Amino acid sequence: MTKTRLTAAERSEEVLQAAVVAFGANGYAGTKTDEIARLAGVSQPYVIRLFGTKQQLFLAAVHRVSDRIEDEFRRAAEREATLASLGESYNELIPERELLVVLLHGFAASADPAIGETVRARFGDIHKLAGQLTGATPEEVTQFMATGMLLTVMAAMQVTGPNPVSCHWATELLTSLS
Amino acid sequence: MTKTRLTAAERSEEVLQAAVVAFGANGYAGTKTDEIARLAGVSQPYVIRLFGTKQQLFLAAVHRVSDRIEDEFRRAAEREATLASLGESYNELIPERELLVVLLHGFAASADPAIGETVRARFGDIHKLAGQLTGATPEEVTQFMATGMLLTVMAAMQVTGPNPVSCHWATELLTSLS
DNA sequence: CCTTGTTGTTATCGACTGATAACTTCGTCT
DNA sequence: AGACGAAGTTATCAGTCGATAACAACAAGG
Repeated sequence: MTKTRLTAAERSEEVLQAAVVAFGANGYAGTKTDEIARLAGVSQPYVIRLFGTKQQLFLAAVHRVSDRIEDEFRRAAEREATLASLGESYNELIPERELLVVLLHGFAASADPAIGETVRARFGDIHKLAGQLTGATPEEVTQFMATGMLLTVMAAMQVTGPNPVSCHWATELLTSLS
Repeated sequence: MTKTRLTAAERSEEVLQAAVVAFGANGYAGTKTDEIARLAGVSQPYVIRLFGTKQQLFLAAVHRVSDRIEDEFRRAAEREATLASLGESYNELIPERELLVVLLHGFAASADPAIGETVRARFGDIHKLAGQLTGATPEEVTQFMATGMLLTVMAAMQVTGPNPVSCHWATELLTSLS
């Protein structure tokens, strides 16, 4: 239990982590700021004061997971600069289901102009980065992104990650990917 | 303008079509039943009475688009029983952006048990159907589903379909798919 | 023509939810 | 010590939103 006071920056970090979990579970519109507050162990109004608005907090969560994915890709490329290597690193991200699913929720919430603009930009960044790090052909990178989207959708449906819902087609898909 | 009275079944059909559009634009939690009502030209309480609950209406929308996709696949397979043929039919579905995006919103809303169960079942059906219609290998079908998810996510981000947001990476992805 | 069942509406509730304001508590520096 | 700034809370509002209930209008059969 965190009893001590933290600086605004430190507390914002805790709130942001809670936001990633909560938004990952229930999406932008489906998540209440109060849920995030309880997860972070602070009051709901304080969450708002730290981030200004629910939307800005969501955008911060999108940036956080995008950064995280890009970092993981860079790390993987240092070991071996191939799409297969990046793919492995993506697989290792799956256990933290909420992480990837936050991005999916961002895609889904693209009707909101600010969110749409942000997720289009970050998706483009990731796509570009995958190409730059590996030097793969556009076709290969596209295939890579497609597989990533399939895995992300499966994570959202809870057939991968921790406590997966057992599903006959899911195991078939996963085996044919490896 | 529909002035005449319709049977409950006919009106339900109109409401359901409106629901597909509205849910496709803003997702489950993000769509208000009143929006759907206005789109369908009826009052909000009537929408509720026709479908019982917002959730049931959403589930009906998910079933509707899944049926539509499966029909399109079957029709495509009658012409030519290959994944490429099904892929073309999927591409023809993209102009009706909301159609595919409703499914994505269903995946995203899988935290709701009823919705999760439904979309897992329908996704599994589509996957199985693609395999049965074409006789392709599991690996090929998986690749096909992955590409479908990429296209669906791009539709959600509004870089495909009508009035696409112009986006450098989107054109690159699309050209490398064809 | 009038009764009856179905279609559809208006009125309204009750719970929720993001955001604001005002207040309080803690740490730190002099 | 005490005062000042930053951290965090409680109280509360104003607007929403799904759902219920009660009523109204229309069509068809007798």
